[in-house]
Amino acid sequence: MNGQLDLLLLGSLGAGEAHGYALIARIRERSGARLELQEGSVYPALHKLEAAGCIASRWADDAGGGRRRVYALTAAGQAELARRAEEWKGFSTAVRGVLGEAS
Amino acid sequence: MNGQLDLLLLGSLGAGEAHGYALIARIRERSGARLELQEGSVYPALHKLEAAGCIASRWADDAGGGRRRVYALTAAGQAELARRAEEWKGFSTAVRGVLGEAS
DNA sequence: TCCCATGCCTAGACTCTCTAGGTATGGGAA
DNA sequence: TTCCCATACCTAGAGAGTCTAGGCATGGGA
Repeated sequence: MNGQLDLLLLGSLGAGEAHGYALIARIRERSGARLELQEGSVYPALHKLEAAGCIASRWADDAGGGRRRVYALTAAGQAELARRAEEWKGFSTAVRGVLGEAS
Repeated sequence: MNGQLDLLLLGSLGAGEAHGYALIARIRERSGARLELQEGSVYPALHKLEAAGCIASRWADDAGGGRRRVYALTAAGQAELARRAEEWKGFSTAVRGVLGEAS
């Protein structure tokens, strides 16, 4: 996902806590079905973000007897989200500049 | 450069032919100094784009006795540029959507 | 009974970019 | 005069990041 996977996950969690599978659906919906993340990309990324202290998880029971791992942004994660969102804004502005405003 | 290196090079060449070293400067300027490409990234990418038929090169003599390899967009390259620019637009729109319009 | 959706996970492969080096010329500084 | 820097090109190897392809488990519908 072009190096913006962390930003997408953090930004998605900014709208409220969620478990991995739900995050994939949330990103699909909010992107207008343009971003279709794979589980094999999302779960390792979530583990990495948790190890970095950006998100925290707790286990929750599913109605059907299954288990879910629900993630939420930490304070550090909120700061990281703001930082990355700013970085993204700068980058996309720069790309528009190189492409000649037309975008 | 987050998977957009080809787009940046093609878009840059859209403004007129140039050699590698000049492309780096052009991208730096047009991005407001936000994008600082490395030679080690640019030259292999140019070779790849040429092998793919997106750009064509010719050797030119420098005033100082040096040699320059000047690249120009081919017709296929122009089409590829349009395709990738569209793709980029869709992607950045999608990211904005996930981040919640605020961007 | 079997398959599919939900839900989590990992190993390995793959792609892309960067680091760090190499070559060569000419001009300005020490 | 010597050395360094800017220009200009190049490559091998490492590293980061993501995807492919698999595995495991549950419950409901065909």
